Amino acid sequence: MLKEERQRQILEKLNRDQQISLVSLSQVMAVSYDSIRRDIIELEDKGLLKKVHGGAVANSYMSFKAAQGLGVSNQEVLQITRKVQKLLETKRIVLMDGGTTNFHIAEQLPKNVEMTVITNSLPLAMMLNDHPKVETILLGGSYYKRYQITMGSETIKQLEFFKPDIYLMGFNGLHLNSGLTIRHYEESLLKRAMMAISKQVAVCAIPEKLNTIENYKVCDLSDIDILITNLKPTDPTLDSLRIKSLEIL
Amino acid sequence: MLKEERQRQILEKLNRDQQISLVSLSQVMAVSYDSIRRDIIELEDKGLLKKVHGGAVANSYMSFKAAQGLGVSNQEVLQITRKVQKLLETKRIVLMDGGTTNFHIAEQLPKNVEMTVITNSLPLAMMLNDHPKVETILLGGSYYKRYQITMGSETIKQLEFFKPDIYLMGFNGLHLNSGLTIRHYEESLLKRAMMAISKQVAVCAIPEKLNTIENYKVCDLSDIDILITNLKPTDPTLDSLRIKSLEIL
DNA sequence: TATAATTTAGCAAAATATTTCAAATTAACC
DNA sequence: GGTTAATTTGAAATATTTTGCTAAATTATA
Repeated sequence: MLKEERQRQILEKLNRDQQISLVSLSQVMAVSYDSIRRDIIELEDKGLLKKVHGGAVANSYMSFKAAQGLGVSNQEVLQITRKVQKLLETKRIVLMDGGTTNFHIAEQLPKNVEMTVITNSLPLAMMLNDHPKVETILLGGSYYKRYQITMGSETIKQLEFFKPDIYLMGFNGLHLNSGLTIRHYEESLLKRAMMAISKQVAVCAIPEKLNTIENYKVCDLSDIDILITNLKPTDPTLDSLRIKSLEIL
Repeated sequence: MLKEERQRQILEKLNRDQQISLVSLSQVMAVSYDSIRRDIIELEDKGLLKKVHGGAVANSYMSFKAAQGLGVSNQEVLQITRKVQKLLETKRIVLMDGGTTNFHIAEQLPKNVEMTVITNSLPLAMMLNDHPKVETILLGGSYYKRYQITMGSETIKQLEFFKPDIYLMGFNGLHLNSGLTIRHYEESLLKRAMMAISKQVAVCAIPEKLNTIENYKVCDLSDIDILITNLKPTDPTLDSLRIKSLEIL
C-alpha cells in the first residue's frame, strides 16, 4: 500500500471519528506500529492533525468532546479560548494575525458572535465562513505560502485606516528581558505596525512558550496590555513575568 | 506501445482508482519500470497528477470531484486548462479572480511554472501553495464568505499599481448582444476595474455557459480579447459569437 | 510505587528513485 | 531509399526513502 493512501485513510477515519489510536490503526491497515506512527508525525507536520499520546485527534474539526478525552494541549487551548471569549465580549473590532493559536481561537468562537475581524491570515478568514455575524476584512499584499498569511510593506500600508479595539497577536517566544520574539523578520515589522494602530494588545500563551526566546524581537513585555494563559493568574510559573503594566488573565 | 497511449491509459486508470503503483503499471503495460517512471514525471510536470514514492495519486481536484460526483466532466475542464496553459506560457503577471473555473485552472497549472498571480480569491491563493515558483499577491478588502473572495472599493483601490499581462475573468453568462453577465453587482464593478488595468482579457467557458444571460452586465463581448472553450475553434456552436475583435481558442 | 503502555533513537534490510549510458526507435532531411 | 539528428527506451550502478525491529527512555495508569 502506498504511504499516501495510508495517510489519506487515516485522515478520512479521523474526520469520521475525531480521534484514533495508533495500535488499532496498525492492526486495521496491517502495517507496523512504527509506520503508522511516522505517518502521524508527517501529517502533524503538515498541520492536518494533532498527535497525542497513543493516537491522534482531528485538528480543524476538532470537537469539544474529543478535545477533552485526549491530549493535554487541546485542553490548554480550550482554557485559553474561553478566557479570550470573555475578553472579546466587549470588543467590536478585533485584529488577529496568523498562527495556530489565533486559528484555534477563531475556531472556538460562538457561532453567533457579532464583530468585525481584521486579519492577514487566509485560514483564519476562511474559518470564519460559518459565523454569519462576523464581518471579515482581509489585509492584502504579498502572500507567504508557508504561513498562509499576507505580509510586507503593502500589508502594513493597508493598516492605515483601521483602529481596532484589540489586537490578538501571535508569537513564538516570550521572556521577561527579551520581550516577545518570533522567527521571521518581516513579520516582526508587520506586528509592530499592527500594535501601533490598536487600542489594546493581547497575547495568548501556553506554558511551553513562556520563558523562551526566538530570533526576532517584536516588542518588550511592557508594550503588551494583556497576557492570557491557561494557568490561573496566581500560578507561580507566571511570577517571573509579573510587571506593572501587564494584566494577566 | 506509443508513449502517448501509455500516458492516456495511466490517466484513465488514475481517474478510476485515485492511485497507482509504478511496479504494477510496468507489469500490466509490459514496459520497463523506467519508462513508466518517466511518463509519470512528464504527467506531473503538466500538472495532471502527483508523483509519490512508489506511484502516483490523483490531483486533489480530481479526487474532490470524484468524492462529490460533480457534474462537469473532467475532460471538458482538462481541455480548457490545456489551452490556458499554452496561453499563459508567454505571460508573467496574471490576474485571476474567483469562480470554479479559475480554481480548476490554477490546480492544473504545471508544478514548476514561473509567474506572478494576483488574485482576490482565497481558495485560489491557497491552491497555489505547492507551486514553489508562483509568486502570489492577494488583494485585500471586505471578505465575502459566500464566494470566498475580497471585493468592494478597497479591493478596487488596491488594483491601482498593477499592470497584469492578462486577466482571466470568471463569469456566469455570455451572450452576443448582452455581453458578459454575472450575478452580483459589486462584483461587476470589480471586474470592470480589473479589465481596465490589464493588457489582455480572457474568459474560459464550458458550452453550458454560452448564450446565457445573468443579472448584471460586466462588459460587451467586444471588450474581451480571448475566449477559450473546450470546443474546436471551428465548432458551429461558436458561430453566434464570432465577432471581429474576439479571438477564439 | 510498580507496572504497562508508549515514545524515541538507532540500525539494517527492503523497496524505490535517480543517474548515467548505450542501444533502439523515430523523425527529418536531402 | 539513405543518412543524420533527436528522442525514446532498457539496463546497471548508485543513492535515497521507507520499513520493521530492538533497546532504552519516557509517560500514563492502577
